[in-house]
Amino acid sequence: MNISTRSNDALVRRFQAVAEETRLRIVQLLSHGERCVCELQGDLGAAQSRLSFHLKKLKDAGVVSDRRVGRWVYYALVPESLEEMRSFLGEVKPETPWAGRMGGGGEPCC
Amino acid sequence: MNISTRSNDALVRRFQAVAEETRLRIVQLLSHGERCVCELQGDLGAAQSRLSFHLKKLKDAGVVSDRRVGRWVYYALVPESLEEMRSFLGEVKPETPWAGRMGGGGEPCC
DNA sequence: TTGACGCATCAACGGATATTGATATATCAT
DNA sequence: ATGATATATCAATATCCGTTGATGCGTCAA
Repeated sequence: MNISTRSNDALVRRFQAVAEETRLRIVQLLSHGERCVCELQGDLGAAQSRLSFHLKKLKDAGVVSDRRVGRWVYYALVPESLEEMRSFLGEVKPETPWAGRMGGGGEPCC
Repeated sequence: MNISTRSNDALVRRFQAVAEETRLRIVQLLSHGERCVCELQGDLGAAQSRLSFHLKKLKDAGVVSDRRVGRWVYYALVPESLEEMRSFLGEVKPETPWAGRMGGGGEPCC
């Protein structure tokens, strides 16, 4: 590996978290406000165990937070995390700067 | 599965594409303009075969496009795809609408 | 036409990830 | 204290994904 292998680990984990059908769905549902697991279960028609697995992934990645209320656990989005991903996709900052490619010419590159 | 299993397939594939260290890096590099594979090889210090594999993933997901020029193939970002992901993370639209949760009370949910 | 170069594809392997069913833990109601 | 409910965790399994080295294919230069 190279210099600038200063890994974007957290960011990658966040994208991974969202990069799955069930979890993407969960994010959509949570965008309306917090929900407890049993509600999500109903909305998604997913087995409890499966749902719990995916919620853990999302939580470990920092995409959602949880809060216990009696026997229920409510999950909610963590806006900062979504914003972080969003801003990556928007600005996409440099690692190693270089001069922009010269006008449409056919110069070799290697 | 449920109603509203109208799968977000394309979107999921795009997030998957970005959800890997090497590919995230590639996106960063391409954000400055198109690059050919051999240039990326230098920047990333990755084996040719490996790089080709990841570029294919990105391309199949619609995140990058390629264009051949002589013996070189130049890859570039597809801005619409990035924008699509971005807007998902921003607005996160409903699938199944429902009334917002009532003021912070402790009502059971199931 | 031959050889070098840039890139893609393939097969094999190992490691990660998702699904399921069973079990554990905590909280509440009786 | 007992049993029911909400959720988490675990073990087993199947599938997917990334890496590597080898090979194939198109393109250019001599």
